[in-house]
Amino acid sequence: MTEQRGPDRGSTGDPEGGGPGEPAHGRAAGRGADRGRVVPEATVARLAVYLRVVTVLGGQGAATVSSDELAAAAGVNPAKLRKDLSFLGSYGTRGVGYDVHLLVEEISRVLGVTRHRNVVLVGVGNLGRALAGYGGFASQGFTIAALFDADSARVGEKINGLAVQDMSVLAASCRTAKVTIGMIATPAEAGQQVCDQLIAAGVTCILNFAPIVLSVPDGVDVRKVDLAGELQILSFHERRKSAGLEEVG
Amino acid sequence: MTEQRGPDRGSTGDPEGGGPGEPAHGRAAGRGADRGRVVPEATVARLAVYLRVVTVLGGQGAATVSSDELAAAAGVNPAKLRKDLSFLGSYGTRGVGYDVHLLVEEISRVLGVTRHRNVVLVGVGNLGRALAGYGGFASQGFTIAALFDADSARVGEKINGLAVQDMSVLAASCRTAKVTIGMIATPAEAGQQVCDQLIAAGVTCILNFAPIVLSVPDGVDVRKVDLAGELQILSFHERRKSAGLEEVG
DNA sequence: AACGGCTTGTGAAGACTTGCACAAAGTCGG
DNA sequence: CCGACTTTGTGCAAGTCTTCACAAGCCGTT
Ligand SMILES: NC(=O)c1ccc[n+]([C@@H]2O[C@H](COP(=O)([O-])OP(=O)(O)OC[C@H]3O[C@@H](n4cnc5c(N)ncnc54)[C@H](O)[C@@H]3O)[C@@H](O)[C@H]2O)c1
Ligand SMILES: NC(=O)c1ccc[n+]([C@@H]2O[C@H](COP(=O)([O-])OP(=O)(O)OC[C@H]3O[C@@H](n4cnc5c(N)ncnc54)[C@H](O)[C@@H]3O)[C@@H](O)[C@H]2O)c1
Repeated sequence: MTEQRGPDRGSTGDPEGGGPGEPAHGRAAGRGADRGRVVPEATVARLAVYLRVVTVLGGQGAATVSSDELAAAAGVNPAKLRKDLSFLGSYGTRGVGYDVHLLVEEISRVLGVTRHRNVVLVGVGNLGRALAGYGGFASQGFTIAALFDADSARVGEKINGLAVQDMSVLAASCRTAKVTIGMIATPAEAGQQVCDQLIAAGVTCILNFAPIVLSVPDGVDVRKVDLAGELQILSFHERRKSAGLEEVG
Repeated sequence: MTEQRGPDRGSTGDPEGGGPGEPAHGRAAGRGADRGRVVPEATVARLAVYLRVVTVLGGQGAATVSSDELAAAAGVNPAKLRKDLSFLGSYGTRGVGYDVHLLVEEISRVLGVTRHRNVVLVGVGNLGRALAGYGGFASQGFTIAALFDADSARVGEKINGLAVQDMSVLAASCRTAKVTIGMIATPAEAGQQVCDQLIAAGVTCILNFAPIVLSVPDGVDVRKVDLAGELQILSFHERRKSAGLEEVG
């Protein structure tokens, strides 16, 4: 009932069954929308990468890309890429490749980023400031609609043209702006409480930077960004690499 | 040859074979070190979470934890947690649980964080400043040993008591401090070049914040933190949740 | 109109993960 | 010292994901 998605991927046992073994052809109208197709979680995570890569290729003037080219650019196996894209429907042309523009459109559609989404950020400290000032969100279809902090000394301060607001208006603000995604950049101690407040305000997706495991009701998605955890994973691999030196015998 | 590890988990086809199907009992001396045991990638990612959770529990005075308690706190299935911990060896006591202190020690050992590791950070901009000022790394066994930036206006500036250095001394600095982990917080355009410089300086593990796929030689591990990507994944789930409303028929 | 070359889409096999269920093993009260 | 109770460690089955290999399909050329 909690199972955070993060660096690993977890699997909360989605109600949907069916897997790759499904009689995939014969369903899902050949070239139309992906009606009823289940996109695996692992694929969703890669779609974000493909979207960025294919957008760049499009910007460089490419009209089509082959799965080999795209896979190389995204750093994945070509077969995996093709299978991933096949979940969106059949948008490639055999012998030619994928139409770059169409691909951008279709991936965006599946990811649900065809229209901008509003996001709120709670906790405007060290990290929160960096996030608030980051232009990379807007270019990917996300607008930070509001900033919140519990520190009254910070309320009212403008960051990147956006005023920091008091926590008391969080719920009203989220509902007005139809915000469904919240980012938590408060200290760990405040994380769970802020999370609860966000959910009470109607937020159903949370990106958590605090190093804690949030507990949320069903229907709310949480992804966590755990930087120290990332370093520990790297540390593990580092240790393994150098392990050979001492354990030769 | 590239395959970044990030939100998803990828699998670069590690040379190691063997899997869970291995005759796990009968090997790995019952209670001693985990000699020769292969720790699955998915488990490694969770070990970082367990380490944090169990550390907190220890700080609260708990002497032992059961797999159920620990699993609940970490947000995973108890059986999964036990299997994960079994890769470190047999450090639990049946009928009692795990010794908190011992567990911290063993997980730290496997993750290779028993002694502090030095890390360098390249790119002291918006995000880099936040990272440089973050105290959470040190408490997890990582010390930011040096900061680098290409902007001469920033070289010399002190952040959190550490001076920003010029890129020209990166290699020397890394070798002197025996740094094997590097963090990249430069704009996307500079990412690959900086990555190459880090590798040339002897770095073998990279944590990348730039929204690009780095290409690195074998033997170098990359993990990426893609915030816009995380939001897109959340967006996908959000879209799915609200899809029922329009597709009822 | 048929052909050769190239690339997609996907069945099938294999690899990896998860989670159940339970025997093994240890504790605690009597 | 024993028996009841608790909790670990893990065999096993069921998923989920990855990768290979190749038929099917599209294009341009002859
Ligand atoms: N700074 C980094 O680079 C970094 C890296 C990784 C993780 N993190 C994590 O991100 C979080 C924020 O880090 P930071 O360095 O920005 O910390 P910070 O202390 O600089 O900022 C925290 C902000 O949250 C606000 N806050 C505290 N309680 C609140 C509440 N109940 N409601 C709303 N706002 C509240 C504070 O007023 C402050 O402005 C921490 O959990 C930290 O562990 C930070
Ligand atoms: N700010 C955020 O919250 C945020 C969030 C997600 C991702 N990112 C990514 O992190 C990276 C950094 O973001 P930022 O907002 O800090 O950008 P920034 O422009 O504020 O900082 C970039 C820094 O890198 C330095 N730099 C440029 N080229 C360099 C080179 N070749 N060698 C060394 N240093 C160089 C610049 O001088 C600057 O100080 C970007 O790739 C961005 O997409 C940032």
